[in-house]
Amino acid sequence: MKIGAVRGMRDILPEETPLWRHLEAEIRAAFRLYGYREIRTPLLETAELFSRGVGEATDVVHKEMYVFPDKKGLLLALRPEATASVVRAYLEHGLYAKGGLAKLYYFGPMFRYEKPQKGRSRQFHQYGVEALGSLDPALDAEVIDLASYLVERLGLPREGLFLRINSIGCRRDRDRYREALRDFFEPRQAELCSDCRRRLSENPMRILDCKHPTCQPAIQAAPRSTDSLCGECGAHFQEVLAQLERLGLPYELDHTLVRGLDYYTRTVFELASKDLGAQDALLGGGRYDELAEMLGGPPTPGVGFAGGMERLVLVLRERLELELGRELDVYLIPIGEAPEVKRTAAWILAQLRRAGLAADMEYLGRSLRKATQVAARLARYALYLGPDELARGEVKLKDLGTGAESAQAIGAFERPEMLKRMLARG
RNA sequence: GGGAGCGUAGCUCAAAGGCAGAGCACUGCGCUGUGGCCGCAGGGGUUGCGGGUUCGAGUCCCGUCGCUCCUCCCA
Repeated sequence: MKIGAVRGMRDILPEETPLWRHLEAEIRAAFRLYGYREIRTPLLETAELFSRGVGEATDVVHKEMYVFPDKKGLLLALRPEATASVVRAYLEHGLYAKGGLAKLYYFGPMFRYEKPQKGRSRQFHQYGVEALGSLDPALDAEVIDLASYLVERLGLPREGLFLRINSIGCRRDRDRYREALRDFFEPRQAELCSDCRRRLSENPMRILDCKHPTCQPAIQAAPRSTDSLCGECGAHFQEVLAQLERLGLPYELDHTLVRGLDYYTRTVFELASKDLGAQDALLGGGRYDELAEMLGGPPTPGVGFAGGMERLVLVLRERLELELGRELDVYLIPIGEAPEVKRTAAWILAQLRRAGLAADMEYLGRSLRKATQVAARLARYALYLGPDELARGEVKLKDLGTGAESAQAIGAFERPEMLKRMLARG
């Protein structure tokens, strides 16, 4: 093979697209039930949107983002995530001026320049929701309930799933918390790995994310973000948790959950699966009450989540052996090379399709036996047309389920309703 | 960014320095114009790519590209 796909970019082959379509349909249906409407934003944005929104210092932006200048030298980026884009669109089109809550969902490819591995490629696909315009903790709970309903609806077994949740507070809380972490880890630098010693000055909250065993004792003993919450943020978090309990959604408080995007405030959560490898997060999200301002808009609170399609496919592929069914109604097999036969066959095909029947024809000149085998795999009916049939003005219709054959007048193909009745009878 | 393993037919994999193979899939035939079972036959390959060692390299060495997994980070 001369030219292959770009590293980290995968083809989704016809074998797998039915599963993708199924998942997308279920996800859309769930989003609709919760009152979300679809938004589609460009794959390409100015790089600044993400460096300001997601954060210049985050891995996603400064290490993993595809950035390049366009022909005028403007720095563009392939979106590494969608929340910043959605908020940008919300501000740009003045959706806040329309009043009320904007509940939006999206679907589509995202790009991050990383080492591809299980459950992670450079182009990957996310689905997600964003609820913009309300501070109500009930909305945090609703978004989490939606995530939970979604995985239920998709048939993921509850045992393999766990919901982690935490609150990192508002900006002032986070500033205070960062100081508390610095004060705590500063004298314990010797207990930290080299990465974490660097994080100590750059972004001490990321130390909590570290999986390095040597860091664990210090991390366990570290102050918790929930202890730095102001009164409002503390009350908000308590109400979110109370709502989750009322909804019957089990969760585990994870004080080390801080997430890698700068825009998060207050509630952060993750739904993870034990069936995935190192990349176990199925979906993740939280609140981002300051993002709109960071992008130059009016203060607009928001909460949402994003999930990875590839990871859903990984977890569901075996479990969801879809009854694909045969995708064709009719497979037409012309017999011999006579031009008049082939022309009539082509005409019949066209009529079938216009009558709304999925139909295809044997184009490879395979033996009748082989062609019939292929027909049986693809279609419910086989249609045979050879010189004999043509001379009689007929075709042979074979029900590939029962094996029953009957002769049908070619003229019948001029009337779609006749066709449908013919095939419905079987 | 760091680490480990692997690249041979469309797919899954053999060949432990000496003739590139099997199963599945594909095509034809047994069954002259009709599927599911069975049998027979056939087509398929620059062994990822480039260099090196050797009488001889799929096999050993170096490089490169790619894949997989871990770490990291995240969806």
